[in-house]
Amino acid sequence: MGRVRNRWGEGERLRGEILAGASRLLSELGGGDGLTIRGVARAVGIAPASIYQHFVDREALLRGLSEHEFGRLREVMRVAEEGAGDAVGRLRAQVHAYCAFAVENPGHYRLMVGHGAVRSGAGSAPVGPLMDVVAGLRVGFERCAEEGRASRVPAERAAVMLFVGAHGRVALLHSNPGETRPEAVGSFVDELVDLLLV
Amino acid sequence: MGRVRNRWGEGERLRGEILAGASRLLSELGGGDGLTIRGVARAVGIAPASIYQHFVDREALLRGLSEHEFGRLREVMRVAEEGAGDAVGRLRAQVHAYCAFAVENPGHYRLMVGHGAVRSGAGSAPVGPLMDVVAGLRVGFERCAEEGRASRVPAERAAVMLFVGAHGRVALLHSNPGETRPEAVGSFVDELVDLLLV
DNA sequence: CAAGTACCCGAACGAACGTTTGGTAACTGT
DNA sequence: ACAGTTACCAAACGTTCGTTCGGGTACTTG
Repeated sequence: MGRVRNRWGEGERLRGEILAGASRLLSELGGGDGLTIRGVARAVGIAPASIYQHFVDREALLRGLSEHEFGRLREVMRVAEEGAGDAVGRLRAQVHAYCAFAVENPGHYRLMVGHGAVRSGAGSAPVGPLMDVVAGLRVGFERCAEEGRASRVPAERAAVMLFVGAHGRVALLHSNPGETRPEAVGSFVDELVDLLLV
Repeated sequence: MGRVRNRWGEGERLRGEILAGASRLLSELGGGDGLTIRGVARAVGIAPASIYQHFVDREALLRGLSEHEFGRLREVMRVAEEGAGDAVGRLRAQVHAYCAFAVENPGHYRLMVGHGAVRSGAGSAPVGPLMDVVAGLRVGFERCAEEGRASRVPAERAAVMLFVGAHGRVALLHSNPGETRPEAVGSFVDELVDLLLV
């Protein structure tokens, strides 16, 4: 092993390398199911046992990885939205960024949606990272309404429909690679936005 | 084992029992990933080796099971459609039957959509069992148009949108059980139909 | 320089898996 | 009765997995 050992306060650095290695593996594998402790250890170049210094078990690694990637997704969507012009453009930018992330990172996406992305919150209302995405879309629809382009259904429902549509389209592409060109996802969500806005 | 051996011409009977056992297992497991040769053998009450008389390997078993279940889905959708009245009712009945099947059979559904349900056909047009479902929905929209309730987008696109929406909603319910009540799927697709029809 | 400690690993355990091999028992046609 | 065929299985092989245990190595501190 050409690996250099971390210094005293830098034990946390291996944690980052483990997450990065797992992330790399996730790009090659289809999803979290194929992600093994031993595989991650091989990818990072460490012993399987070393992973247990930073994650108590496989589930904890998957949870940590999911949270890590949700951070990336939020950032990508935020940047995309800021770069757009009017309200409709910002809404489109949000959902396009979401789809692009999902299309380019099938393994990450599958892990994220399948791993506690939506929990049952207070009053049985769903909460979680994915619901934050829906909330962002709802704000987008509300801004559109203020600029004169109302949605055919209440903003909340429009946001859910757009999100569910995007998720469904992406999921179909992932489970049937080669079914269509990835760009078809973008035009699908564009159609959906057109349908939702009056 | 109290298992009685099949008679001469009845070797094919075990094939059916294997598929039935695998189907039962699929209801308990989340999807095809957890379906093992040994597990199926245990469920049916036979030796693992006996499965290889009817399926050359694990992949073949999964393929056979997927085809078997697509037959069931088609039948359920056909019956539901026949029992409905006007064109809109028949369209709704189709998609409701689809969702009900998916909600009640999470394991089967995941296996079906993830296992060659859409293949690249001639001219890069997607074909496969799932596309048959879309075709059925398109006919439904066309019938609605003939009865005076046209869709806001061409029937082909409306069918795709409805299908993708239903798939997305079901997939979300499956990856996050307890997120909402299963009945929410039905009302979601109803909303979607209302949005699509003028 | 000695003690302490943060960091990491080699080796092993037990369990599960897909698949192959070499059968045995039951039944049928002659 | 006997050969041939069908239907099924016990046992094993080799692999991979998650996880644990008992250290060892190199750095910091006193």
